[in-house]
Amino acid sequence: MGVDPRFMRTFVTVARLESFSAAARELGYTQSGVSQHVAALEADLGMTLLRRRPVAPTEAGARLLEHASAILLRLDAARAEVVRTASGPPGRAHVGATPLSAGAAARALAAARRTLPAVETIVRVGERDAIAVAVATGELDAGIVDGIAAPGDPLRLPDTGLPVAEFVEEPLAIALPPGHPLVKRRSGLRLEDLVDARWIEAPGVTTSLATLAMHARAEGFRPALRYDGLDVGGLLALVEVGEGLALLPARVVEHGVALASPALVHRTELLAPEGTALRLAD
Amino acid sequence: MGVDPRFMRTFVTVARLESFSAAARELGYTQSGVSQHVAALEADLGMTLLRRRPVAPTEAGARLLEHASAILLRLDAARAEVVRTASGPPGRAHVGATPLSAGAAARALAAARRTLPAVETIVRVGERDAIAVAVATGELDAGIVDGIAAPGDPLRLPDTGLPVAEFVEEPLAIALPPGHPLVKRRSGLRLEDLVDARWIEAPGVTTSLATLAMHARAEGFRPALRYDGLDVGGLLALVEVGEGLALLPARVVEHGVALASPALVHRTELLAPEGTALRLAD
DNA sequence: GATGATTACGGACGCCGTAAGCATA
DNA sequence: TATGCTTACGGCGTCCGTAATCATC
Repeated sequence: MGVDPRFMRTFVTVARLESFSAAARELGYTQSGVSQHVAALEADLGMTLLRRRPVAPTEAGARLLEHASAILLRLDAARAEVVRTASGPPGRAHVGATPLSAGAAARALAAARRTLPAVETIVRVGERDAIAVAVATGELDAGIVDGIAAPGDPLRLPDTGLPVAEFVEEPLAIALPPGHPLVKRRSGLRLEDLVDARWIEAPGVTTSLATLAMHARAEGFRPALRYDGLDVGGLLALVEVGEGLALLPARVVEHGVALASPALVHRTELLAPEGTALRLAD
Repeated sequence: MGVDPRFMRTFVTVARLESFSAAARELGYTQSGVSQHVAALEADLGMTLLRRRPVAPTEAGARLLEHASAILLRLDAARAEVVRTASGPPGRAHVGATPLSAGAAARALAAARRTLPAVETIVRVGERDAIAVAVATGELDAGIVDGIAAPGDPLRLPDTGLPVAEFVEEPLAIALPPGHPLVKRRSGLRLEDLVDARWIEAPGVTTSLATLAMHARAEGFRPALRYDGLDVGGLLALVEVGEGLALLPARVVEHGVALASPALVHRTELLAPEGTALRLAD
C-alpha cells in the first residue's frame, strides 16, 4: 500500500539502464532485490511496468516514469531544505551559473565578499536545469540561471519548490552576422517573422528552439546547426560567420536587431534558499 | 533511510489538525502509531519537526510541510495516471469546471455527445486548483479551468504533471459600473494605472489580487471587498453598484474598458489525460 | 550454454497495536 | 487530575540476501 520510494528509485534506474542486473550494481542491491522491488511496485499498482528481455517500459511504466523522477527530485529537495535549516552560518559558497549569467554570478560574489567571511568558494558553470536541481538538492548553495520568458514570468524550471530569491529582466536581441541587412534596423523584429530563418540550436547557452517556438506560438524554428558548447563566444562566432541566428540578451549582441518590445525578455534568476547573502542587483 | 510516504502523510495531517490523536482518528491509526510515524521522520532527518503541546511545526517542519503536500499530490497523481492506462473505454464523464469556464464545459460536452455513447455525466463547478487536483488524482476525468496569464503561457497550477490538452485565449477587460467615465474608452488601460482603484477580491471567480499584482509587477491592489461566491453574476452585480472593479474576460463584461493589448490574456485550459474526447474549440 | 530475470526460503528489521509511563494544561 | 504524547514490548508483515530455477539470446 505504501510503496517505498526506494522502489521507484530502482524502477527508474532499471528503466534507464535497461537492465535489472546493471541497476543492482549501481544501487548496491543484488539482482534478486531489484527484481523484487519491481515486482512489489507492479503488485501494488496491479499491472506490469516493464517488459523483460529486452527491458523496456510498458505503457503504464512510461507514465509512471514521467512522475517518478519528479517525485524523487522533490523528495531529495525536501530533505536538503530541511537539513539546511539545521546548518549554522555557511562555511562554503558553492555557486552554479549558466554561461550567460556567469558575469552576474561574478559580480554577485564580489559584492557579497564585503560582508561575507572568507569562505571556500567555487563557481560551476553548467546547464540550466542541472544547476536548478543541484541547488535544490543542496549540492550547490545558490544558482544563477537565465532564459527567456514573458515579462514578469518566472523561468520554467524543474519543480523543486525552490524560491526565486531575485531576478533581473533585460531586452532581447537577435544576433546577426555583421553587415546583415536587418542589423540596427529601426523598428524591432517579431519572432514570428523569423520562423523560417536559419537558427542555431544551442541548448547549453540559450533557450532551445522548441521552447522558443512555444513562446512565439509558431511552428517551424528548425535548427540549421547545433552548438553543444557552454560558452557565448563560440555561439557568437558561429553567428558572425553566417551559420545561423541566435536569440540572446541585447547586452551581449554586437551586431543584431532588437526584439519587438514587450513580448519576451531575457530573465536572470537567483535561486537560493531564503537568507542568501547574494544579490543580483547592480 | 527510505522514509515511507505514509509517514509524511501523517505528518501533514498532524500539522493540519495540530493534534496527534485527531490525526490518528482521521487516518485510522492509534495515537501511538502516529507518534511513532513522526518520531521515525524526525529520526530519519535528525531533527525535531514538531513542537508538542501545543502541536506546532518547527522551522524545519515548516520547510518540510511545503514539500510534503506537493510530493503526496504527485504520488496520488502518478498512481491515478498509471491505473488510467488500464481502464478501457470510459464508462463515465465526470467533468469539473471553474465558474467562468462552465459555459465552455457545457459546449464541449454537447459536442462530445455526438461521438460519445450515453455515459453517466456529471459537471462539478469548483475552485481552480481543487479541480486540477481532482483531475490529476483521477477523481474527475477532465477539467476546464481558467485564469489570467501572459499570452502563450500556461496557467500556474499545482504541479501534477497533467498535460494541458487544449487552451483558448481571450482578451481581458476591466468591469466597471455603467456610466463610469472610463467605460468604452478608446485606448486600452494598463493594469498598473489602476493599482489604487477599489478592487473586488473574488478568488472563487477570478484571479486573486495577489497574482494580479505579480503580473502587473506592481504593489498595491488592496481589496475593497471580498466576494466568496462561485458565480460571475454576483460579482458583476457588485461591480455594477459601484462596490469595486474586477478583471474578467471581455466576453462577460458589458460595461468596461479593454486591457491594453498584449500584456495579459484570459486563458481557458482543458486538463485531461491524453486521448480525451473533449474539445474546447468553438 | 551463458547471461540474466524469477522464485524459494530464511534471517533481520520495521510497522503498528496494546498497555504502561510521563508531561503539561 | 485529565488529556495527550511517548516509551516498552510483542506479533506480524516486509525487505533483502543466498541459492536454486527458469527463460531467452
